[in-house]
Amino acid sequence: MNKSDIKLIAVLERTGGFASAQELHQILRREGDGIGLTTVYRALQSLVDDKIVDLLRREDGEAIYRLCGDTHHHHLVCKSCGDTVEIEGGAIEKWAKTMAEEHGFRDVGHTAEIFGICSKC
Amino acid sequence: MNKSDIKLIAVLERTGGFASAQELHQILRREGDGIGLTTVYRALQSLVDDKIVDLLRREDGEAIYRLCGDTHHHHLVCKSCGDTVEIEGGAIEKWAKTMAEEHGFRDVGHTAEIFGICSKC
DNA sequence: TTGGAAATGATAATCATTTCCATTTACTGA
DNA sequence: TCAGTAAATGGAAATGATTATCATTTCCAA
Repeated sequence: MNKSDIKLIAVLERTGGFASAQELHQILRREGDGIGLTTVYRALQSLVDDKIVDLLRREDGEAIYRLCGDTHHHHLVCKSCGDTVEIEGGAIEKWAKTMAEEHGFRDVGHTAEIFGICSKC
Repeated sequence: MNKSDIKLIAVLERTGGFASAQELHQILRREGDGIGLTTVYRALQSLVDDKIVDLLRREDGEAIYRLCGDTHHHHLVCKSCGDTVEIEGGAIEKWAKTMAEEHGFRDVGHTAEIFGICSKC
């Protein structure tokens, strides 16, 4: 955890929602921070590794980042406005575990996302 | 629906309906078809528009395509050797549907992958 | 202070995807 | 059948996000 990591966490907290690496870089630049794009990518990568931020994908495949609490959860994402709801996935945890055992896999993790159109859109 | 569209459907059927545009292009080329990359992208785009194929995303953001109407399934992927097992996800379907309804989302889809180390590795 | 490791950022490279445009192919009506 | 037109095609260049490279700077312990 170094200075850049902290700057990015601060911006993510301030903006609340999602942002891409490019956007985060622009925001910092606009605020007078001379941080380089490379450093932004590196910091985000390390924050993802440390499970401090979540990495999702926009519909066009661009990576977007978001601070997340430490409880394991999944996302319900609106395809139209990008609005996101964190949801519990107890059923998924069990399913993943069962399936993995059934096929002799160990050391398992999983990803699961639901996407649709939210009530506002 | 033109010739290219049909070629791509054929390849997707043959490969089990899960490949990126680049892979599909390579497969066709390898088989002696001189189809251009541009045409592959165009055909896939039109198949997606016509809801004949689904567009998903790999973890790195690359677009992957699969035939709709295939029985919907998920993947259990070995992180070490890349081996993949197709699995049923009845529990997931229900979970996704329930969660979406609960939050007023409509027109929902979902992705779910399990990854771990297989018994051989 | 100083030597080395970690961090930084500009630049160039990479890779999927799109755009452009000239050429070919398919299709129409006479 | 045939000219004329629209659609399809594919190579090359453009685009845009992300990653690799590498020289320089900052940190920090001895």
